Amino acid sequence: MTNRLSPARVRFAPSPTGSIHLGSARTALFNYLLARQTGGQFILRIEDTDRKRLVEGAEQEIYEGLHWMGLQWDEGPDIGGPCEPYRQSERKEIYQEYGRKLVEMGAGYYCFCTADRLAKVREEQQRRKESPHYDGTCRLLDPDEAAKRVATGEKHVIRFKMPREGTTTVTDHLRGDIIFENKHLDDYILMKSDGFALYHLAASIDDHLMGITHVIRGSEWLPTFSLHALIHRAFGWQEPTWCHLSVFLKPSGKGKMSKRDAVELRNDGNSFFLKDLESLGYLPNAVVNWVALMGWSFDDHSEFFTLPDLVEKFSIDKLNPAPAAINFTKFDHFNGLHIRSLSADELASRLVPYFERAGIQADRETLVKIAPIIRERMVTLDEAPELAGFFFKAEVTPEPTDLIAKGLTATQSAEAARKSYEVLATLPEITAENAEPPMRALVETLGWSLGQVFGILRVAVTGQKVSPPLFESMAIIGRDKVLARIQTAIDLLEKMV
RNA sequence: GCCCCCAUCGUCUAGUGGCCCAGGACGUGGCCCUCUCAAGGCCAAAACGAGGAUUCGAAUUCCUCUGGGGGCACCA
Repeated sequence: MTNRLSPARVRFAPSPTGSIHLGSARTALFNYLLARQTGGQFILRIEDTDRKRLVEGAEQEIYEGLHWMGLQWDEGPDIGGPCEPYRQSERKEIYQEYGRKLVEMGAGYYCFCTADRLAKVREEQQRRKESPHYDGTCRLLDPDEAAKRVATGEKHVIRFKMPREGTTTVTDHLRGDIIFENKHLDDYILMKSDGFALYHLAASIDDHLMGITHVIRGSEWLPTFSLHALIHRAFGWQEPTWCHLSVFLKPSGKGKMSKRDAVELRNDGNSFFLKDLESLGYLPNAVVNWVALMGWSFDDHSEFFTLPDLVEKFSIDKLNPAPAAINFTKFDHFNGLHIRSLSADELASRLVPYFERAGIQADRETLVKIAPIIRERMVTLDEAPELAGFFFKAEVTPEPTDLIAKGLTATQSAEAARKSYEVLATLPEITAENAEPPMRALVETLGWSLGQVFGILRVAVTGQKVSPPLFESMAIIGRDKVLARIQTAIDLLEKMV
């Protein structure tokens, strides 16, 4: 396709502090889409400057989640790239250098206040109903004096020297100009006393050094947006295009997703976490499709999109700043849509692990045959074993009472089964085409309804009251097994007479 | 408490001054199809938060209010 947009360099920058959830999955997706459609680069950067919050295995989980969604990055900690390293914990010296520079330029200053004192100040302010902020004690220190204290090894942080007066205007691509009163802004800490940069500094430096053209991130960054812009401006760097995505609200629409909500969701058979979605039976394309349409839309009627569709159609100009309540019912709908869009072959492959997990030996050949007849009967893939397990079992065990058709007696039901057996037994092979017409004729002469007779057979052959189409199912199961199962049913019915 | 953002059917959304007594989708109800269950088709109910202002004309622009959300850490 033709594209007038210049190549975008974007980054997805999660911190490895927990499981990757749908909100960050969407952020990653939008970044990826912009990169791919403009022929730019999608960079994965791990923001692990907070050593205390690291979670073992979280980084690996990020890789797996992104891969599962089908989002491949062009540069990252695992594959390297021209702006290495891509793990912020390995970029400590870079941040320190820029931190020093900030102080030298007079845009930042050393602060020696202890965490204890800060906590007390905050407490005091809150008691007085003031908004918590740094009181500016060290801002007044003589810079040379402060530098000397730092040289002697005194514990310190670096703070940003926020302008005290006037306003700062920043531009968000979806919201336009946002004006902050500088007097409401705080002298944020940029560099911790352990020598690690805080997010604000580290991200700004990295975004600049890595040549990021578009920062697409969550709206939780809106309150500190001015700080980030100001850091860029202090260094004289060009600002990227900023896009702040709305948050996902819990299904009720009341508040954003919390840990508690996440647990509740899981109890309901849903999950907010990417890693759970595969085993719950969701297709990556469905996740991508669903999540893309929360906060973005193409036009007034298109809803079905695959990843390549989205690469072509996505646009940051159509991003919606309003928060969106997550809707799992619609997720199910999209999953069904994507399941039905799969070829028999693809669906069969997708189904293999679910049968395995259910302890059912499902051969590929049969799986390909049943795929077309169970395709429109599933909402999630994990339903397949329950729906189609009978294809793979040596015998089924119907509930005897289910064999008695509604409106018929056990005797009548047994007769229907016997007569059906006779008709089917005359066939050298059962196919949907050759079995259905004579069976319909039989039902006609019997004088009962299709639903009654076919219902008996359905339970007899599949062991279930609900199943894929009867004769297609019989064809796949095979004549001998079908007859054996009907015989078993007849025996069962006769015992109830 | 302070700062920032947001505001169309229950939910996701289209809509950028007249094409809108507001369109699509999920869900809901009904009908059709039908061997069960689905899928599919058709139909229906369902929204511009309130008040001002601008304009010949406002869902669309501006203001106020209300409501919702986010943030206020040596977390990200």
